[in-house]
This record gives sequence, C-alpha cells and structure tokens, in this order.
Amino acid sequence: MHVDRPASGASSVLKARDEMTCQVRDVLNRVGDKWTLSVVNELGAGPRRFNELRRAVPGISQRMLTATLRVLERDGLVIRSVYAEVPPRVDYELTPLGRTLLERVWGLVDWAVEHHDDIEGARDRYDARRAPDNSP
Amino acid sequence: MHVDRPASGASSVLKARDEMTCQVRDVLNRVGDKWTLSVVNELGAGPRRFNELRRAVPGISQRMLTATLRVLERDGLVIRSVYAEVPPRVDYELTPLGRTLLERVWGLVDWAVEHHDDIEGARDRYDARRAPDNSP
DNA sequence: CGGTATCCTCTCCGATACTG
DNA sequence: CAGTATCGGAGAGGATACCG
Repeated sequence: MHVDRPASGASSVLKARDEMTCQVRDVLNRVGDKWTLSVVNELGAGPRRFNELRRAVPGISQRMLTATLRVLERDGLVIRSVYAEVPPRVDYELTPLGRTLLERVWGLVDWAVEHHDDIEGARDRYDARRAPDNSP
Repeated sequence: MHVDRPASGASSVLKARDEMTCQVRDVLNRVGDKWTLSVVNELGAGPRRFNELRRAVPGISQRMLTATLRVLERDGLVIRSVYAEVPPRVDYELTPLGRTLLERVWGLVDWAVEHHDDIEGARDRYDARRAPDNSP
C-alpha cells in the first residue's frame, strides 16, 4: 500500500494525512527513542540473548533494555523465547513484522549516512553565523 | 549510496553499522521527537508562516514551534526567509535536503499505516495474556 | 542468567510574561 | 506578527539493591 501524495492542496488528502499523523508519530516515537533502533538493528543480525544485547548496545542500562524489549514484544516486533535449561536461557528475535520495519528504518539509515556531512556542514555554517567570532 | 546489508556475520560490515548508529540515532531522534514530523509534514505542502504553522499543528506551543524550527534550520532542512514588510513576515520552507528526508520519512509513514492494525492486534493479545481477566 | 522494584536526578516541555 | 526569557511540573532514564 502506498498513500497518495498531495500534488495539489486537495483537502481530503491532507485531512487523511492529518488523521494518520498520530499513528505515524506513535511509530516514530517508538523507533526514535533512545534505544529501540540500536536494539532492533542488533537483532537484525540474528537472535540474541539478554546479556548479549546488553553488551552489544553500549551504555544501555538493564532497566532500559528490559523496557525496550517489552515494548517491542508487546507491539509484535520481537519474539521472546524462554528455554528451560540450566542456566536459564532467553532468546529475542525479530518477527517478520519486525523485519519489515527494519527495512524501512534502513531507508532512513541510508539517508543519514548519505547526508550526514551536509548536516554537519549546515550546522557549522549556522553556528558560525550566530557566534560571529571571539576575536578582538 | 546504499550500504551493504550483512548477509553473513561479516564483522567489518557489522562494525561499520555500529559506527553509524550514532549518526542514525541522531537523525531518528530529530525526526522522532514530539513535533518535528508534524512540522515537516506540514511544510511538505509548501511554505508556511510562523502562526500558520502554529494553527496547522494543533497542540504545539509557541516555544516548541520556535525550537523545532530552529533545529531544522540549523540542520539545513528548513529555510527561514524574513521579509521587511509591515507587519513583519517570516516564511519557512523545506530545503531540497529537507525534501529528501521527507521521502524517507514517508517510507516509515507508509509502514505505519500499512501495519497499524497488526500492532494494535499484537498489543491487545499481549495485554490480554498479562491481565488474564477481571471476571468473578 | 535474566530479570523486578525503588529511588532519585536531569531534561523536556508547557504556561506565562515580556519585546521588537 | 514573530519571537525571547523564565519558571515549574512530569516523565524518562540511570544507579542500586534484591529475586527465581
């Protein structure tokens, strides 16, 4: 499915996009929060155990890894498998739905990589303009 | 430019993706914050004045609209044009760079619309499992 | 190993008031 | 009209301690 883009200001189309804004922001907030992307990205390479993820995502606290995984699981993007072994073993992996999300995220990843220098440059120019100098 | 995807666990490729994670999260945090998407989406339909945007994005405070626009301007995604008229007039519009971002974001928008029901369903099932009932 | 519970801090952001 | 300055509440998230 691909939603119509507003070539003109057709109000019905704009309204439709307004209505989905909340759904979209919902998704973007999920994906845009501090840890989700890193976790999903790591899981993109295959199933991982809890502490494996913890090590793979530097800086994440146990609390936040747990929380992030719970949300992803609740949304049907990640599956949690418990194996009754000793020591206990828990695997997390992306569901098919999670994988389709990952593809879209990679679209953004590519953009970020592609235009990172442009953004840095724009920032430098902006900052240079606002703080003209510190010279005599 | 399109970055290689890890078909196997080739560590150099994975490392490359780790290194870009901060850039990417940078972008996603920008796009995923509370207001950026709505503002960019509105600007996608054409140039807008400050208070025009304010009305078009329900719930945004003056403070946050200003802040959001400043960041977008600093990153080179939005251009701010001041016209010396009475009353003073300021226009905001997407730069070409901003428009390329919008395209990628729409990739995510489509995904959100396409799979919104799946996610809702997953949530309901998850919640039903965790709160088995409230019946006698 | 794989979590939960608690506390406590720090940042985001809304409300409000003022300016050019 | 288009902002800036300041304050205060709420929530995200880190540190720590404890459990199965």
